[in-house]
Amino acid sequence: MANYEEIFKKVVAHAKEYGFIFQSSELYDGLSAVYDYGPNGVELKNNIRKYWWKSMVNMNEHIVGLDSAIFMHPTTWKASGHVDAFNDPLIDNKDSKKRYRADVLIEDYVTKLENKIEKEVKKAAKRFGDSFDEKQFVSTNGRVLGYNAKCQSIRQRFSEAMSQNNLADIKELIEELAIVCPVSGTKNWTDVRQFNLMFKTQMGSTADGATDLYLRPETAQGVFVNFLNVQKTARMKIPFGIAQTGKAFRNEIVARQFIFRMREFEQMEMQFFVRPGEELKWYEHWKENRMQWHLSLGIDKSYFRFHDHDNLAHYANAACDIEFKFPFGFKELEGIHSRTDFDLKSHQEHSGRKVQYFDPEINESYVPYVVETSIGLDRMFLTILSHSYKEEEVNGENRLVLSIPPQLAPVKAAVLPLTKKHGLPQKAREVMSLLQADFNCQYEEKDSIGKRYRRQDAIGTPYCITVDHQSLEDNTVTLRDRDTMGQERISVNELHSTVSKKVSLRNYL
RNA sequence: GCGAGUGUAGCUCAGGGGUAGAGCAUCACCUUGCCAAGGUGAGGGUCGUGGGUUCAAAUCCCAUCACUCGCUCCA
Repeated sequence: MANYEEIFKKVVAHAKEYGFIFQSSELYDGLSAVYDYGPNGVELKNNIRKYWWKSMVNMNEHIVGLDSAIFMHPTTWKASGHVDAFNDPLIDNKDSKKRYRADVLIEDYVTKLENKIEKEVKKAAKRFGDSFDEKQFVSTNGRVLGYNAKCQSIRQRFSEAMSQNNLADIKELIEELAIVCPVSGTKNWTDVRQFNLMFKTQMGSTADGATDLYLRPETAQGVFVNFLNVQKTARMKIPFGIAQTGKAFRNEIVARQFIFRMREFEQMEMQFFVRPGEELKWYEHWKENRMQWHLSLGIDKSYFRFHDHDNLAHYANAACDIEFKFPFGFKELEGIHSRTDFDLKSHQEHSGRKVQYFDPEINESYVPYVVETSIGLDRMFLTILSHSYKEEEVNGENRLVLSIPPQLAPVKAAVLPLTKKHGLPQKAREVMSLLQADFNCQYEEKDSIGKRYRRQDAIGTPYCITVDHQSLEDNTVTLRDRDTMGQERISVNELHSTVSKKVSLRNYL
């Protein structure tokens, strides 16, 4: 196959052409980095979610589910660190096209000044030897005094500007200090802009009575604030987990690569609560467990790898990604984080209520530690879609097939009368009615049989069931396999159980 | 967000100041009947959007939106 970029483009085009994914609001020229799922897309997406949920919740008696609201009390996001940690003032250099955090540029500048002070002090210390008194020197030396005062005034001005949200003054400061871009060496700066990754909205219809709310940037916090509710009502004992799927929203500066990075996306997260000190054991357990889940979908393990985080986020003491080899390279698909007791403890502090678990085994109350698994449903969708897209040559013709794992395929079986005549459609409808309550089926009688097979291949339908003249005589049909294109003739009576063997989720759990 | 490129029918594209074309796809009918593209006919576009220049703009200019690539950010 050609280069990966070409293939990715084809996958994107294919997704639209066959009703998997449309750009949001396309009628109005589209909305950046927001996408809609079409008829086949929603089936596939639902199937992936269901597969995750069943294997995570239903097959695991120590994990229960939750569906918390997108809106949460604003303090939630103070407690989680989202409000403070993601409010960086950014500035671009127009020549190098590099982007910097304005606070970092200024801090670097101040640090340089401080280095100068240190140098002066060291030099003086060498010169005066034992008689050198640093305090005395610093308070009397004009140069050092000047540097010191400057550092202080810069810092003060910066923090004042930040607290007043005065971005123009921060730019002015950068210009006054004549800070240059480390790459281009120029002072050709854009304005300073604030990027907050959370979407803001208001609750309450009158302007003065409205409360500012955020759309949740992750589903996890809904689990944390419900920890005690769930633990008590479901009578869970540590270690146990709470799983949740749902939409999350991030105001990405640049969101691209199709559905890989969207502003509105869906997460499938599980928070596992453990005894303090046991978190790393469980972290390893879930690393392994999640990788196995991915491999259970039949994708070769060379497409996956772990990526351990070196720079840990503010809440974690161990973290890694499971990366998948997308057409545009290895990229994060799922994260496994040991979040310590950061979240529960923080909610305990901000709410003023105890968020603790009494462990009867050790007769102790404690704030549990958390190991989180967090996967993007849309990314999983893209994993399946891009990996299953295949161009094959059959009898000198191109065949486009989506080899989607059968249990995830949007359409499980297509029922096709060989011709539109001689009562074949009637018989086909009969066959259809035997299956459609349990499997998503399609009925098609238009176009030649070969063309219909190819159409089903293109949306990844595992089975095509063809009703021909013999069907009327002996109640048999042919069952065509998507991957081998081989056919076998089977009795209509066996159809349901045969199809079920291959496409039912239960056979893969 | 910055820079470059792109935007004409569902898709792939041609046209290049005088008021829109092809192939494929779609729909109807006929024909064939187990691995796509046989026949006949039909529908579908104010050429991304808004403004300007002009007697006249899809075509030239400006703005804007979206997409692609590079940079940047990413819990």
